[in-house]
Parts: sequence; structure tokens; C-alpha cells
Amino acid sequence: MAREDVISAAAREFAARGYHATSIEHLLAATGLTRGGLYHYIDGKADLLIAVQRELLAPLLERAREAVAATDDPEAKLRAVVREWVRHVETHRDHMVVFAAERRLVESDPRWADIRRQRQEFEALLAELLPGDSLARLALLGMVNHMPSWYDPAGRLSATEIADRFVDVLLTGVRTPPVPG
Amino acid sequence: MAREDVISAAAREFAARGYHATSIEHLLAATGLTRGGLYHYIDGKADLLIAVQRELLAPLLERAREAVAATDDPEAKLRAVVREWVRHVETHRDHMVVFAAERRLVESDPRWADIRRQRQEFEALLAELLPGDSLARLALLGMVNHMPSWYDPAGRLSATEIADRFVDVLLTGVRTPPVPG
Amino acid sequence: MAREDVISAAAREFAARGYHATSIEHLLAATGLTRGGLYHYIDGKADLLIAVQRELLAPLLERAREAVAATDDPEAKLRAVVREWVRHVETHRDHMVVFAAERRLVESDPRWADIRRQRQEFEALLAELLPGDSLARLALLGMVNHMPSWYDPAGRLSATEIADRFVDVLLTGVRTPPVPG
Amino acid sequence: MAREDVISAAAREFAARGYHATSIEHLLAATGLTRGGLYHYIDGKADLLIAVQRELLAPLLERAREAVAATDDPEAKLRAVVREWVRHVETHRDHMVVFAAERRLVESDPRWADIRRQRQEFEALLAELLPGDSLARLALLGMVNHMPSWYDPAGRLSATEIADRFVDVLLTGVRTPPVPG
DNA sequence: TATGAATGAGCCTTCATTCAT
DNA sequence: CATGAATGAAGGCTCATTCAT
Repeated sequence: MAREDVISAAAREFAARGYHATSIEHLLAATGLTRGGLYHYIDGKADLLIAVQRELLAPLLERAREAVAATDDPEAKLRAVVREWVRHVETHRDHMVVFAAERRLVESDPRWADIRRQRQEFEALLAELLPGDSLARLALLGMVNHMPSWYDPAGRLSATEIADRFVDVLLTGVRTPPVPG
Repeated sequence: MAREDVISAAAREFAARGYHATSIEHLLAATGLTRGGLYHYIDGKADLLIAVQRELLAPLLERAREAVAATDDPEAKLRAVVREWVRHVETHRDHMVVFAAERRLVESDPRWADIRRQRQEFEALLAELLPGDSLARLALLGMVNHMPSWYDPAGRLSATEIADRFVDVLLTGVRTPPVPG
Repeated sequence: MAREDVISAAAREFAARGYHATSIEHLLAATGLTRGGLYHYIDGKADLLIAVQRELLAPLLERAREAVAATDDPEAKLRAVVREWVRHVETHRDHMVVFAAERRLVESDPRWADIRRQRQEFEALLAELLPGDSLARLALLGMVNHMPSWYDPAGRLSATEIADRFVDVLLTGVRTPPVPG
Repeated sequence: MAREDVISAAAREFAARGYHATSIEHLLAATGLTRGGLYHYIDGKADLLIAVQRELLAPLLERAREAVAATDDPEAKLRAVVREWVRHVETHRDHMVVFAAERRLVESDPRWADIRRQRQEFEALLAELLPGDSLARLALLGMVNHMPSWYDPAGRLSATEIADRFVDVLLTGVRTPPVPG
């Protein structure tokens, strides 16, 4: 049991119940630690909320940047970024739920400026890929941010397929047939 | 000051801060009531959360049904429903924020089955308008549910214009030019 | 039971045990209140520490100033101030013990500047009465501040007599016979 | 780093912040030890408080007794004892602050009878030097115990000069000129 | 000797709610 | 209708101390 495991457990619990509704007692049950043992690894409950968000945003940003750098074709850039993003939702479902649900908390606290900056950087990157149409960007943000509420890992479509469908819808509308393979 | 005003105040406070983070004290300050006075109008804090959601869903469902009944053209139905829906987000922004943020709470409590049923009915109605493509429905849900986090009543586009843009994107992709006024 | 009684009880408890060693539980036992009832009257434990000091210093400063204004004779001023001061130790023994014991806490917290200022004003007043000899002032401060650790209300000497003895010692040394009456 | 150094550090920390407000963490930072390392040298936090007081009282008592034995003149005895005492305040400022601030703790714990006895012996010795006037003894105790709150090692007067001034004030009052070096 | 993870009792405080007036 | 004092469970957190390594 290390700090890393505590953060994972926190992501799971926060995602299931919300940050405020998750008590330290819940976290103790989830980790198997005792009160003092838990606080050996963390500075406080808020610390965990931040840690969850950092685990989410830092690698996402990195992958998105790599995807952008890998090609010169604008549409390919967009498709690659959305793929990384949606895969991230898949592999970090709990983190994503927490990110979406507790946004207000993070936005309102002056201590967490770095989280806000990372989010803004990601959205700026998205804006470059969808120039001149902020509504499209906001629509895409909505689609992907909403995913955790319905995505089923055992479902018919893989994360990559979902990403491609999203891009298709965004670019050419719902009547586009799914991209093969 | 009547129960109605208390619910409005609660919507505003819950939207600003979240249900759990809003204390009775906040509601007293927002309404100008005293402790005892507030409890004359409500049964408890949870009562307010439900009331907010009922104020949101019942009229939305009614309007959506009217919109569906008003025409036979499938696309016109969809466009009309999304217009009502987005306008609802505009006029009930606080309610909408609360609805989105506290969904888990409502979903998990057996007492609030009627709220769940209303949501399901609305989604079912949406499913009829976008047959055979659950991803499109989910994409649309994402787009609209995400609105409260960026919608600016003083912004360039009206709610109706945003609704139309959303439908355009959904049907024919981002390259569709905005529908004239 | 009102806020005033809570502060009195706090003075007694803090004096007996020290601020840090006094738990909220101790205060509940001393007041007969329950947890929530206590917090109805106070903002926190630190609030009580400050309230105790304010109850001590404000009236002392007022009385000392009146005593100074009541006569023109320098020695009479000194004697009158010390009498008020020592009587204050008698009537506010608990407050005085707390004041002396928790000085560091009060001095180190930026929120409690007004307490510090009142103490400084009193010491400045003392300095005017014992010009040119800071050691005498410090000796007097020591004598009086030390009183709570030995003063017995049922003892042989009254507070006024003790005050006069202190001034005698300070001015003419220990061989001065006690002032009659 | 030996037990002795730990006690010195504890004296410093306790003096700066008070016994209760000083955590084991503070002591770890002050000593550079780790948790386990610290507990090799001590039995517990209370152990340190006692050790500090023993380091203060045992040598003071010894020096005071030597001073008393060194002459037959009563006033010279008094002067010599106060000199040793005030010098002790100078060289053991931290210990003295702790001694004064945490007296209640030591007085109330049955385990620490030896500390109490040493204090009583010192006060008895003082009583012999100021026979028949308990108020003078208490005044002197107040003067010296109050010293740590204002004494400045870099100040104008040396510890010995302060001691002499105190004795002068006690014996002949404040108008006595300072004893020449 | 020394480490540092882990313990668990206890601390201060908040909170939705009740109820005598 | 309305008040606001009082409730008491629950919350997050600190802390001196222990112990397997």
C-alpha cells in the first residue's frame, strides 16, 4: 500500500459518490488503512482530489501533444487527439468522473492553479484543431466529458471506435457510417 | 417569501457551490429567513434538491412532448425538441447545473424514483428521434448537458441558435454554416 | 447560560490546566452545555482565549487611566495604579493566570493585535509612572504577574495591602513597615 | 547527537512554543533525528519536560547552597544567591521559560515529586535569607521568574548587575543607585 | 542503532435538525 | 407563523507512540 494506491482508491470512491459525500471513513474502508496510516500518505482530503486530477491531466496533455506532433494533416491531428482523449476516459474513468464532477471546487481554489492551467492548455490545443468554431469545440468537450456516465468497457464499441465516431459526427454529421477497423 | 422562492434560492446556491457544500446557513443567508422560518417551508435539505429537479424536469418533458406532437417531420421534431431543451438550459441554468452535478445522489436514493423516471422518459423521447444510433443520442446529451459550464446569456448566440447549431453538427457535421436567424 | 458564562467557565478551565491542555470536553463539563450548544456561543476555542484576555485588559486599562487622572502627585498615581492592578488580579485571578500563561500564543498570532496593543498601553502607562528606570518597571511587572501563583483571597493581607507593600518595596525597600490601614 | 543534545533541543522548542504546542515532529526537525532515532534517547515527550527541569534545578540548587556557605553575612548570602540565580536565568533561559510556563503540569503529576521537592528547597533557602517577610520573597520570585520575558543577553546590564539591582530594590528601594561594576 | 510505516485514541469543528417559547 | 438556543452524530485531522525490518 503506497501513496499511489491511496490515490487510486480515492479516485474510485470520489467517482462513485462525489468528493463531499466520500468520508475519510470510506477511504479507510477502501484502502484497508487506519486513520493515521492514511494520513501518513496524504496531507488531507483535498490533497487527494488534486492528486487525482494531476494523474489525469498530465499524461493526457503529454499524449495529446505527441499526437499533434506526429502528423501534419489537420484532420489527422484532431482524430489522433480525440483518440488519445477518449482512450484516456476509458483507462481513467474514475479520474474523469471526478474531474467533471468536482470542477467547481478546483476552479474556485487559488491553490490549485496548476490544475486549471493544464485544463486550459488542453482546451487551447483543442481550439487550434477546430479553428474558428468555438461551438464545435464545446460540443466535442461535452460529448467526451459526458462519456463516463454511459461508457461500458464491455460494450460493443471500443474507445478508439467511439473516438472516431465522435470525430465523424463532428465533421460530417451523424449519417457518416462508422469507420471500419 | 414563499416555498417557491426558497426553491429558487436553493437552486442558485446548489448551482454555485454544490449540494453538499451548501449549508443551511447558506440558504438562510440567501433567503433572509431564520432557521425556524426555513423549516416551515421545507421538510429538509434533501427535499429542496428534489424540488429543484422537479421544477426542471416536469416542464421540460411537457414542452418536449408538445414539440414532438406539433409536426410530423422527424427532423423538425428533433430540432424542436432540442430548441426547447436548450432554451430550458437557458432559463433554468441553475436547475440544470444542479441536475447534472447531483445526478448520482438522485440516482442512488430509492425515494426519488419519480425524478429518475422523468429523466428516463426524456431520454426515451430522444431515442425515438435518433433511432438506431445511440452514440448520436449520447453525443447530443453530452453537448447539451455540458452547456451550463460555458453558456453566457449575453453571448453572441441565442439559445435557439445554439440548439440549431447542435442539431446541424449532429446531422451534417461542423462544416454546416449556421442557420440564418 | 449565555456567552458571558461560557467565557467565565473558560477562564476558570484555562487557568486550571492551561489553554492547550483544556479540551472542548472540559468546557462542556464546566458549562453543562453540549457540543453544539457551546458552539452556538463561540467561534472556536481560540475565540475564548481572546475573550478572556479582553475581559481582563479593557477594564484594567480604564481603571488605571482613571487612577492616573485622579491626582497630580506622581507617587500617588503609582500607588493608585498598582492598587487597581492588584485588585484586578484579585477579582480576575483566572483571567490573569491565563494572560500570563498563554502570552506567547497571543503574541504570535497576527489576528490578536488589539490584545497586544492593550498590553503595551498598560506597560507604557507604567513606564510614565516609573520614569528612567526600566528595571524597576520590569521588577514591578514581575511581582504583580507572579501574584496569581501564590495569592490567597482568604490570606492575611488584602489586595490593597499587597499593592501598597509592593509599592513600598519598590520605592524604599523591604525594610519599610507596612502602611497602616 | 546524544541524549543531552536532545534535551537541549527540547528546551529550546518547548520555550519557543510551549510544551503542548511542540510536537514530536518539531523535535525531529530540531534534532535532525528520525522518529525511531528520537525514541532511542527518550521514553516519551513527558520525559523530556522532566529532563529539562532537572537540568535547571539541580545545578541551581547546588550553586545556591555553595553561595550560602561561602559567607556569614546575611546580606552577602542573599546577594550571592540572587546572582547565581539570575546568572542561571541567563545561561538557562530556555529551561527557565519552560519551568515557568509548564509549572502546572509538573505540579499536578505525582510522578514528578523530585522536581517539586527541588523547587521547594530552593524557595525554602530563599525564605531563610529573607526571614519574616514572605511578601519580599514572593516579590523577588516574581522579579526573577519574569526575567526571561524581557532579558536581552546583548542588553546594557549584565546578569550580575541585574541581580544586584534586584537586591538593591528589594532592600532599599528603587532610588538606590546601581552598584558600580 | 536506526527506519518510517502504521496505530488508534482523541481533538476541534460543522451540520441538519428539533422544539420550547 | 416565527424564533434561535440546543442537540448530537459525524466530519476531517493530529499526535505520541509502537514495531517489523
